Amino acid sequence: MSDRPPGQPWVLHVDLDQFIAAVEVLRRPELAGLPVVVGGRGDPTERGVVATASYEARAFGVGSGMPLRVAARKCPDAVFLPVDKPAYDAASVEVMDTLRGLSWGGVRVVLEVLGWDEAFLAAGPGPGRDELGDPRAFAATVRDEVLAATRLHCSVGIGDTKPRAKICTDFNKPRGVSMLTEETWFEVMGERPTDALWGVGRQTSKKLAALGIDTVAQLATSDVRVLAAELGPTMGPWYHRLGRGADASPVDATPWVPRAHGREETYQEDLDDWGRVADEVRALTRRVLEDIDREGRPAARVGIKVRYRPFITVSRSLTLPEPSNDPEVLAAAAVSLLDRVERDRPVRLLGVRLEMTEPEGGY
DNA sequence: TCTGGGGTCCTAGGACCC
DNA sequence: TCTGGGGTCCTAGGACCC
Repeated sequence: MSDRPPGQPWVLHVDLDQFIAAVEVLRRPELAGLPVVVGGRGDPTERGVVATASYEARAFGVGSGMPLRVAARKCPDAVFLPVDKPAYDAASVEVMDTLRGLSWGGVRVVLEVLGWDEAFLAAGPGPGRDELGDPRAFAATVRDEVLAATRLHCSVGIGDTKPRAKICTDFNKPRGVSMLTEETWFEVMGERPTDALWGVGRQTSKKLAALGIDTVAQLATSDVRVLAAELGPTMGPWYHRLGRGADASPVDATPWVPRAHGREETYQEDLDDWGRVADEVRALTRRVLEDIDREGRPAARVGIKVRYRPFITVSRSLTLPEPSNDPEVLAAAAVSLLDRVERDRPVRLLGVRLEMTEPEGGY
């Protein structure tokens, strides 16, 4: 298998700098230069976590995923704001439209959106390395165009594969351009811990360490059969390739088709009334149904998630006898799953998930 | 630290069938 | 009776990402 995407000499990874906080500062210029923390409902005494912190807040040790209460302790003077999804959706569309409109080597770029604030970008089919010139020059153009169109700053990673481009974006944040290729991979990444890789988290790095694999270079030179046996037939070989930064998958502009939608809620106070729990599950189901109705496909499977105090999470799911978008059928199915969980502890979170039928023609 | 909410994909075991 | 061998579907849970 090839190490690089065929026909795409360069892969760029574009990542907006502190995106959510930046969007908030744009519409509230008086917040510029202040520590800003966006998360939950914006009340740091509530249950919730930090979605994004501005660089000023990060200087106090506040980071994504941190409980809001902890963030408030570390940075009591920060401005706390609620998450405003529609605002970020709109800003994201502006950014992605700007990127999609760019040309490189005389042809329109290919854009693969990864989330609100990230995308891979490659030259469209045709031009080779020579026609594309120095990718750093194009990366600077990307940065300038995004700033001009949206007033948002971004960083760009340049690689010859997606993982290489993705990893190096962080090397020069904010407002930076970095490059990482097959030639420089081991020099830059070889001695780093395995969890520096995109796709290797804490659990996997722990499993790898138990196999005597601590660094990226050790992962790259490990025995792929051992990885397959210990980590699975698909994941094992994939981690092995990741150790080299290899990935032949091309940047792909095919629009994303969602497989499922879900809604979940952490309650400010734990629930111990199971009549109330059933009511909440019904309400969540109605909200998810609105989401999948927008997709125009019925639900084929229904799942619930229950998180008990202190933090024990279970899930239950079932396949419907036939796909449905009937609110009564789906609510009854979701509530029926509650019969399969213990009722002996208070509940801090409930979630409902609807998996849709495959679209005609597949994904 | 006392741990959100939205997702995706993989794995493993059991059921069931031929 | 020390005991097939696949294949596929269903389910629960794990891991990861933004």
